[in-house]
Amino acid sequence: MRSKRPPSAVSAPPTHDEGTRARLLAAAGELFAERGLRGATVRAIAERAGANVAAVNYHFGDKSRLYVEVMRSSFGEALARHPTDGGLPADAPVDERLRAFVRALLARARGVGRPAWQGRLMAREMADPSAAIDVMVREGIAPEFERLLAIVRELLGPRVPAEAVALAAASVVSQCLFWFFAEPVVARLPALKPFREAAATEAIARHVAEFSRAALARPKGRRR
Amino acid sequence: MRSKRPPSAVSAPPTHDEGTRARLLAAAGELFAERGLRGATVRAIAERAGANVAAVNYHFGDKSRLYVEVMRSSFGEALARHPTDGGLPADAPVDERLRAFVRALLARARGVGRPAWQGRLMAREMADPSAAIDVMVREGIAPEFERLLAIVRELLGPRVPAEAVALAAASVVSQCLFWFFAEPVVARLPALKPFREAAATEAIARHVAEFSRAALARPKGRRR
Amino acid sequence: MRSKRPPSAVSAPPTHDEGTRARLLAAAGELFAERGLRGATVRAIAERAGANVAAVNYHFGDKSRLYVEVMRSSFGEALARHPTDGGLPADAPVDERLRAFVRALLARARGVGRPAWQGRLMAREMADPSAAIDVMVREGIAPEFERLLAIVRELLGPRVPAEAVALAAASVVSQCLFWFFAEPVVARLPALKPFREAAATEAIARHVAEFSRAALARPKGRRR
Amino acid sequence: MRSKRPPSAVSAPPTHDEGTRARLLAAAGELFAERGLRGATVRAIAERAGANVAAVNYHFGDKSRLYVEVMRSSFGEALARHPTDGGLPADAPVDERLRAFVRALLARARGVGRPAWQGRLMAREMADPSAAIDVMVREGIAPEFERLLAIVRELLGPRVPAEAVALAAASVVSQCLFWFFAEPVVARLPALKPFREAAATEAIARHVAEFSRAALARPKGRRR
DNA sequence: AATGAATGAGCCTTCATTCAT
DNA sequence: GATGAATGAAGGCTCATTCAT
Repeated sequence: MRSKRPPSAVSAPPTHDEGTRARLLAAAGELFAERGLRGATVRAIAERAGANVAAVNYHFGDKSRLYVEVMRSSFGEALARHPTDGGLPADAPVDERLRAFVRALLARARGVGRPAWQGRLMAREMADPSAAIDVMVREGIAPEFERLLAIVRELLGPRVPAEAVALAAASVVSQCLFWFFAEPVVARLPALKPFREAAATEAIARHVAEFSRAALARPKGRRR
Repeated sequence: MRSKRPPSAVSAPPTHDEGTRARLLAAAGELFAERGLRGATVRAIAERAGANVAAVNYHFGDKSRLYVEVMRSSFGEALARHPTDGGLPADAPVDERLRAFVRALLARARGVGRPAWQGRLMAREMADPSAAIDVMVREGIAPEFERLLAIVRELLGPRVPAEAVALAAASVVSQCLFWFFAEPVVARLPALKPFREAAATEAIARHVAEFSRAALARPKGRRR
Repeated sequence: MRSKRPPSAVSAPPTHDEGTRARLLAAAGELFAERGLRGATVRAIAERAGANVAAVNYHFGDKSRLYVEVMRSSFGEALARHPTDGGLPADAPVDERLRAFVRALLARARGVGRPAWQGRLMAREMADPSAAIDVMVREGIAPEFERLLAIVRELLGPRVPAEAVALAAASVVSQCLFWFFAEPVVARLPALKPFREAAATEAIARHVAEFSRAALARPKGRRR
Repeated sequence: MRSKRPPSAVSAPPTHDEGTRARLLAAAGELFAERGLRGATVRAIAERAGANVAAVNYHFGDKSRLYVEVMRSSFGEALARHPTDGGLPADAPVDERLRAFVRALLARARGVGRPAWQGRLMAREMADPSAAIDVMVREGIAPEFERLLAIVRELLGPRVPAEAVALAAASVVSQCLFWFFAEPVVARLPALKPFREAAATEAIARHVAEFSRAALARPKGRRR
C-alpha cells in the first residue's frame, strides 16, 4: 500500500539524535500499555513522540503494524534482559534453575522504569489477542515453556505422565503471571496490597519457588 | 441495588417474550466478552437484541452504565451458580473445602452454555479496569478471598505469619485464573492445548487441589 | 393527526386540582423562556409539570403547537394585566396617555414573579420568529401600535407626514423594548447595570416619557 | 488573539482558492444567522463551505468554538468597517459626532452584501447569550458606549447626574438597535414596513439623530 | 524524510414522536 | 384521560488514514 519503506524495522539504529521512528516506538509502547490498542490514538502517540500525525503511517504503514512492532521489540527486550536461565550453567542444580526461572518471569513484568509497561502490554494482549500473539508465543513463550517443562520433568522423574508435567508447569507459570494479570484485584485486596511494591518482588519469587518446590517433591512411597 | 431503571425488570412480563431490557443485557454480555467495552458498539448490541439503538439509552442511560450492569449481573449469577463452599457444610474436612473452592473457581469461567463469556469478561476487566471492578471486588471477590484465607490458615496452622498465608492463597487462586486469563497462550502451547476442552476442567481442578495441598503440607520438623 | 382532542385550548378552566394541561402550559412557559423552543425538551417540560412524556403530544398534539399555545396565553395575559391605556379615560391629557403607554410596555416585561419570563419569551420570538409571531402581531402588537400612533400624531399635529409619525412612534417603543431585548448587554455595562433592578422600572418609565415628550414638542417657529 | 489554530490563516494561500478555514467561517456566519447556534448543524455548515464535516473539528476544535470565532470576526469586521466616529476629527461639532454615531450603528446591522447577517447574529446572541457575549461587550460594545456617554455628556452639560446621562445614551442606542432587534415586528406593521429597505437607512439615521438631538437640548431656564 | 490539511466512516447520544395498554 | 415502552432520525464528535507538498 505504501510505496517505499524506511530502515528495515529492527536492524540498523538510526543515524541522528534518536530518529523519529525510535521515538514513535517508545511513545507507542507507553501509550498502548496505558490505554490499549484502541484507546491509544495515533494522534496521541505522534504527539508524545514529538512527530507528525502522518509519521506513524509513514514509518509503519499502519497503526496495527506499529502495534505489532511495539510488541515484538518490547517483548524481545524483556526476554534479553531477563533470561530464564538467570545466567546459570545448564548443569546447575535443578532447584536453582527453578528459582532462576521464576525470578526472571516476575522480573520481566515488574521491573522498574522503562520495562514497567511490558507487563501491562502482555496482559492486554492476553485479554484481547491480536495478530502479535502468534509471533510472541512462537518466538518467545513456547521455547521458555519447553525449558520449564524440562525442569519440572527433572523434578518429577521419568515415570510421571506428560500431562501431569504440563499441568505442573502451568502451575508454576500461573503463580508468576498472577501478579500482573490480576493487578487491579491485587491492589484492592488488603491482604495482597503490600506485595504490589517492586521491593516485594523478591519475596514473591522466593515464595513461588518454595511453594512449587514443595508441591513438586518427587513422590516417594506412593505412586501417583 | 440498581439505581434507576424505567421498566420493572422482574415483575410483570413485558410486551415481548423476554423483555427488551433482559435481551439487551444478554446481547451486551456476549458482545462485550467478544470485543470489549470499546469494541462492542451500541448498534451491534441493539441489533443482536432485536431492539432499537435508543433502547440502550432508555433502559440503561448509557453504554458504560449498561456495561456495569452486565458485569454486575453476570458476576452475581456466576457467584450464585458456583458457590465456593460447593454446598459443603462449614465443618467439612479442610481438604474437601479446598477442593470445592478450586472447583468452583474453575467452573465459573469454564462453565458451558450461557455463562461461557463470563471468564473473558473478567479477564478483560483485569487488563483494562473500569468503574465496574470496584463493585466486583468489594461485593464478590473480597469475601471469597477471605474464605480462602481461612482455609489456607487452617492448613498452615496458627504459627505461620499472615503474609505467608496471603501468598499461599494467591498461589491457589492464580492456578485457577491462569486457564482463562492466559487462554490465548494455552491454546498455542501444544502441551497445554488438550486442557482447553470443558471436559478437562475436572482434571485441572484435581491437579490444582493436589498441587496446592502438597505445597501446603503443614511443616513438621522445621519451622518456616 | 391525532384522533380526538381535549378541552378547546383556551376556553374552560379544567375541573380538578389544576389539570395536567394547565401545568404543562405553565412549565412550558418557564422552560421556553429559559432555554428557547429548541433548548426546552419535551421531556423536561413534562417532568417539571409532573406529567408523562406523552402528555404533551396528547394534549397539544405537537411540541410546536404547545409553543404557540404558550405564546398566545402568556401574551394575552400580559396584555390584560398591563393595558396601555393604563386605565385612563380616552380624553385624558395626551402627556398622561403617553406616560401610561410607556409604563405599561415596560411593566409587561419587567414585572416580578410569574410574568417575569414573558419578556424573555418575546425577545426570543423576535430573534427567532416562529408561526406564533403572526398571531401576536395581529392580535396584540398592531392594535397597540395604532394607539401609540394616535398619541404621537396628537403631539406632532396634523401637518407632519405619516412617515415621521411612524418613526417617532418607533422611537418611543424602542426605548422600552431595549431594556429587555438588550438585557445581557445592559447587565454588562457598568453605567446601565443599576437599572436592571425591578425597582428602577419607574425611573426608566419617567425618563422615556420625558425624553420622548421633549423630542416630540410640536415644532413652533420653524417648519419641519 | 485566537488561541490555537492549525492553518496559518493569513500568510500563505492554501491549497484551495480561499482556504477551507475562511470558507467555513463564512458559511457558519450565514447559517448561524439564519438558524441560530443550535439550528445550524455542523453538517450543513460544512456542506455549504464545500468541506468535510471533520474540517470544523480540525480548524476550530468544536462547534461552539467555531461560533465564538464567527462572532468575534464578524463583530470585529463590523466595528472596523463602520467606526462610530465616522472618520470625524475628535473636535468636530458634537451634533455631527452624534449623527455619525447613529449612522454607524445603523449601518453595521443594515449594511448591504457580506455582513448582512451580522445584525441577526447579534440579535440572537442577545436573546440567548452564549460565552461569546462577554468578549463582544468587553472588546467592542463597552468602549463604544463610553464614547456615546461622552457625546451625551457634552450635550447635557456637567450639571446633569450620571444616571440621567446613562439613560439618555440608552435611549439613543435603543432607537438604532430596534430596527433589527424587532425586525419581524417591523415587517408586520404596515406603518413601519417601508423602512425595512436598505435605502431607508439614511432616513432612519436622520430621524434618530434629530429626535435625540431635540430631546437632549440642554435645559435652559429650568433645572432638570 | 516528513508534514499540515483534509477526509470518510462510524460511534454514542439525544429527541420528538408513536403505540399498546 | 393518561402512561411507560419503544423507535427512527439526526447531530456532534473522534479517529485512522491519505494527499499534496
